[in-house]
Amino acid sequence: MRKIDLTNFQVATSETARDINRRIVLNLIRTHQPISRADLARYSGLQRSTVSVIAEQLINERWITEGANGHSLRGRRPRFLHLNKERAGIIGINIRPAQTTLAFADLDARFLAQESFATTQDPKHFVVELIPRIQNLIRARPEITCEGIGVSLPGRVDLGTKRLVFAPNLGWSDVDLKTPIEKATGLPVELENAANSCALAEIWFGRHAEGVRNLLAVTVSEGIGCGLILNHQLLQGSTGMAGEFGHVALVENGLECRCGNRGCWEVYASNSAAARYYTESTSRPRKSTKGSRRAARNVRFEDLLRLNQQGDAKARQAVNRMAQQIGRGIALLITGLAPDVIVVIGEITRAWPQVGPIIAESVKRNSFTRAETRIVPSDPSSQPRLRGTIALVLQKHFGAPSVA
Amino acid sequence: MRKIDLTNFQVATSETARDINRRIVLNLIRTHQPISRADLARYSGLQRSTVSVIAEQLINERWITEGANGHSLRGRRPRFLHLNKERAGIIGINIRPAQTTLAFADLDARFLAQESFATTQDPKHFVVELIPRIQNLIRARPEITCEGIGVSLPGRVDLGTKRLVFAPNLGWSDVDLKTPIEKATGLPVELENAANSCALAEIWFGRHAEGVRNLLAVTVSEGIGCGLILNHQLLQGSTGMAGEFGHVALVENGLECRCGNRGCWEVYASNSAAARYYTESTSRPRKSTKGSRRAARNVRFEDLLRLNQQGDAKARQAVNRMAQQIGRGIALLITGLAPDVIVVIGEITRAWPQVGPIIAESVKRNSFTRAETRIVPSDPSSQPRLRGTIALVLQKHFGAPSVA
DNA sequence: TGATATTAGTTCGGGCCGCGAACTAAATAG
DNA sequence: CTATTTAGTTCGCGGCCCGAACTAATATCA
Repeated sequence: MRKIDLTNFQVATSETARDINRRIVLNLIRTHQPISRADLARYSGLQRSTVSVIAEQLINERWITEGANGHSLRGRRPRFLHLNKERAGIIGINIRPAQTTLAFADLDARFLAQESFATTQDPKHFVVELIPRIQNLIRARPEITCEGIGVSLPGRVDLGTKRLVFAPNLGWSDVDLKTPIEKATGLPVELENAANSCALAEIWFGRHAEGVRNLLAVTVSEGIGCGLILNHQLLQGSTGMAGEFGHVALVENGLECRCGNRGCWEVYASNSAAARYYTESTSRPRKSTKGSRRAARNVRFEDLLRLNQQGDAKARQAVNRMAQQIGRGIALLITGLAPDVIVVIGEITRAWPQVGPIIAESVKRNSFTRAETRIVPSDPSSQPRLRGTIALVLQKHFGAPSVA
Repeated sequence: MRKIDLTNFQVATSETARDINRRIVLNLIRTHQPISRADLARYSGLQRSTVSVIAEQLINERWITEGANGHSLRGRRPRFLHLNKERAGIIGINIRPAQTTLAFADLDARFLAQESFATTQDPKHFVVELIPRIQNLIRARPEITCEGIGVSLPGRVDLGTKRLVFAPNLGWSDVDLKTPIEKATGLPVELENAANSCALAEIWFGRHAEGVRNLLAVTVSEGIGCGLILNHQLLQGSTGMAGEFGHVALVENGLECRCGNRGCWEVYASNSAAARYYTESTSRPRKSTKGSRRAARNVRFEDLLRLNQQGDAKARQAVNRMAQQIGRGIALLITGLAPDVIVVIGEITRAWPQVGPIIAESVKRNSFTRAETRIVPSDPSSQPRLRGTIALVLQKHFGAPSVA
């Protein structure tokens, strides 16, 4: 049960009931389509008459369409309702240090067009390069009107100002991306941290059991990020900083992390960590950690994974060690938050048959809990970072109404 | 923004708007009393006419009372509305390994009567002893009708069956407390973990800034518990297991914990840990940790705190070491969850002028975050464990309506 | 002292909404 | 061809909020 926030609440008007029921019906259609009005009434508990009125409204507003007739053993045939996935287009932008991807998606979060370009160093140049690409993408699909733009970032966005506070991997700090893009396109722009985007993608479009209430997205790349969906809702935390479990200290007085502290999870479980393990085990069997850390950059994680696949013992060992450390952090998350699902995202998932069991074993050994948390790899082809940006915009229409 | 849970939602009826606005008004009265209808309209944004109707309804149902007239510089004087704190009584029960406290509280969570007794070993005997005490408490206040019973437990409650799954410190497992108490009293019983109760007590009755969205309650006693209020809502987690951060491993291959794992936070930061630190430093300056751990039981934390107060250097050192370790865990919580407030609960808060700065320093050294989390001690006189049980029952009337 | 201004609170008609009974539409079984 | 069954619509009712108009009570000021 939630407590009412008396500093930020919404009273109910005579239209509130409709808003609530409309959203419920719209969501039922999205997830159960094609579906008849009669079934909507059965699923929702609303009267058939009410469902009819709501459906009529949704048809008029082009959110849904009436399709073919269904079949029934007896009686009049139902008329199927479908989500009109062309009702609105959404631009998704995934900014990563090396390259930026932008895509035009429909309401099913299917990408109708997609392109990438190298992320430029300077944020101002970046925006100048980005904007015409957005405009082209919109112009290329004149039949679908674009509703909004979602942006996924490797950094943190201030909850109040919506400015990018810092993004170490990009080398940007205190950048306003929202205003220039909104000005140039006239569309609302939503910004979100990459791990949070992934979490949203998984809860909105992922293939999980129904009724998943708590889901964590753990992104493993150069660092480790964590998007937390708790009680069906993204946790942003004070000033938007929630989810930095990658910088939780797992080793007392451990190796130094780029965040300034020591022994952070991501120092031991990220792609860079595996590269370091590998370099340590090959080039200099017994040297100071300082030296080997400097050498770590020489091996790309891509190559390490390939070597691992090819049966290279030392590569395999490095990957396994990384998996074992991923498990330690996941054990912490399970112990503390007891989620229903943890989705692991990143290149490492390509070796899931190998690393999955190691992670599971490490979790089992390091956690105390009776929670039944499933740990699953994300489907990399689903492009969670990018797809999450679609969810970001979609939420406005399909999310729970803000009430009380 | 929340996602609608299609496995468990509530459609809106014509009465939903009233339910929502009623709860808003009731909460405004609770927190701003005495308050006039006109001010309620101003604060809520509802029309004066609507507020009047709702107020009339609340008066008829005895939730509020009309009191004296207020003053205004010009114009007709407002008629003040007050929460009728005698509208309903609530029984709160705080079960701890040594003793159980039960109290009769009004809607302001003020305890009108309170008593304690030794917690018996056998849960069945315990219930037999408890029930007549509850009945006496109810009978002693015939003018206030009791609405429900809240119970705080040092253990975990299954979300579905509401049975106590396990409580290591009590030595109980798989106990049904709810059914026998409900049968004997005819009142609804709500069970909750002790740390969760504390978190509820703080968010409902604590003196924190308005609009606190994320609050963590960290209970430090023989073990460490953690109650999480995130997005204004208690996180229970899958099977009710969320919040076991006390059993997160802070030390790799550390000391064994009663949970079966090694290096758990509570092994280093609980009252028992401080006792161990003290025994280690006095009786056997250089012995195996195994031996000293066995000796730890000889010092009670109460005595340690007294010695510390009296200036005993070794006691002081033990307490400081405990504080430093508390800080490590809190740093983890801040890094990962970025709450607005962390409330520390337990005997240790009696030495807050001493330990507060140590905890703050340890947090600063161990965390990477830009969140601005305040770390405050709970007021022990507020009896958070017990008061949380009141919140547990209160929530039904004052919590946000379940909608969509 | 009485008119005026100001604030509090009430009354009432209008519009939105969901409910549910009655009705129409369309299909199958026999 | 009729009875039965299921889908979907129509319509009156009651609950609710809004907002304009109204009453109540008080202070200011001529």
